[in-house]
Amino acid sequence: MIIRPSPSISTRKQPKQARATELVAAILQAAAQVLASEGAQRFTTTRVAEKAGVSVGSLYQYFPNKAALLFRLQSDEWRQTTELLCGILENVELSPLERIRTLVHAFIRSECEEAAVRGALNDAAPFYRDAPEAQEVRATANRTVEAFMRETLPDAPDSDRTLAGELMMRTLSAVGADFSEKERTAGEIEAYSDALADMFCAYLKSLGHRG
Amino acid sequence: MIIRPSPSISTRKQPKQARATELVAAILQAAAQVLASEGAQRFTTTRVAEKAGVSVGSLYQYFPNKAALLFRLQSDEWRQTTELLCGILENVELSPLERIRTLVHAFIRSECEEAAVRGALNDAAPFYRDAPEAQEVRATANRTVEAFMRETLPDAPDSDRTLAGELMMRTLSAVGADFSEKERTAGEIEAYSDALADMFCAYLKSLGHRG
DNA sequence: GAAAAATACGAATAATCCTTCAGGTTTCCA
DNA sequence: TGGAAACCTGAAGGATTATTCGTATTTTTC
Repeated sequence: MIIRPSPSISTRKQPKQARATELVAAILQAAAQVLASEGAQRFTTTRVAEKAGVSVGSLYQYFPNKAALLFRLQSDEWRQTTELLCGILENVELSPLERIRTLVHAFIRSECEEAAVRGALNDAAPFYRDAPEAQEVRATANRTVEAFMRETLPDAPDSDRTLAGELMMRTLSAVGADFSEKERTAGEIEAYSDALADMFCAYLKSLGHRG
Repeated sequence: MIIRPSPSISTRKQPKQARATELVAAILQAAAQVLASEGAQRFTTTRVAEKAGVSVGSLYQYFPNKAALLFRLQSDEWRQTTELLCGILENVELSPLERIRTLVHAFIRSECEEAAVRGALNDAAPFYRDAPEAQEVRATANRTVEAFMRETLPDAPDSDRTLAGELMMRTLSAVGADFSEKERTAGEIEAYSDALADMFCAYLKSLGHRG
């Protein structure tokens, strides 16, 4: 039951035939389904394989262990979310404060839409946490946020900007995860996103943004 | 391994002899230690009993299952934190904004001090989550926050106030948990708390507080 | 001080679960 | 077409764990 720290969590073997690629895709899809419907507690390699219509052995041919499978799911989620957020932050057609508001709404909505998977993935965090492969995605996001903050607060000291950016990102992520734990109506989501965006905007203005 | 939803999570039997009371105390202390040193993953009734110097059977005499033990730990933490925060919010010698700042600092510091237990408790959340007994403590905190918000924003509509209060509490709790996941220096804690307090203060001012 | 009540003990039970591996099947390529 | 490489299978091994319950010990009561 205990998952020993694997040498690396990355995929053991790359699929070289079409059928293997499909198999990996089937496994990932099944894994997300199992996670969403059964929860982290009952997320089992056997169950995933069964749902994917393959044998456990096949699963272990492409994922060295359960942690790797979970990490892959989380990693994909991160990549997706990061792309979404970076796209919004870099949209020069909107003012910085408008971008922040758009970003908050988009993030919270997406978080609530996939609440089941993300919540379970969160519960399963102890399994794959500390995977060194996680840094890369975060780094990309951080660069984009830094750039945005430089544009938004050109006169503030570097350290303030970095801290503020980090604080807002952490707040967004943590509050999003917490908020989406319960089922939410569209109205609740809107109201909450607006309030959070209001908070961020007020903060940015207080830090020197003239908007 | 699966924990079926127990009829109630509350303590099965109240200790009626002095030795039993001590035993329960020893178990709770050992449980916190095991949680902090071994993590949620290796938090086991057997291990707790061993560390407490009692037998598993004795543990099960006072806690119907593992979830109850975890819930008790979480519950105690909540009560403690709630008292801390309510005390600060009700301190009329400080201005509302000063109270907010004090509160953020106190909370983040306390969160970082007990990061090991709280982090593990968080990891173990799937076990005891949705315990109906959790509502009570939250209710108390909510009332205090509402009162504070009425004092701070006397002119704002009720719905705005409630939403803002909820947002800030959720932010504090979620960001605190996330921030304390890594080891932090005193300087980092100070800087982060200040930034978070700045954000809350800017938000409150934007909502109509004249300070 | 003896019976009763309360406690304490801990080996045994009954599940799960992760992972491996020996052997069969499919695909590729020369 | 035939052999090699890639792929798939799924039963079984090896571990761990939550919880129970028959028995032993301590405390209380009368």
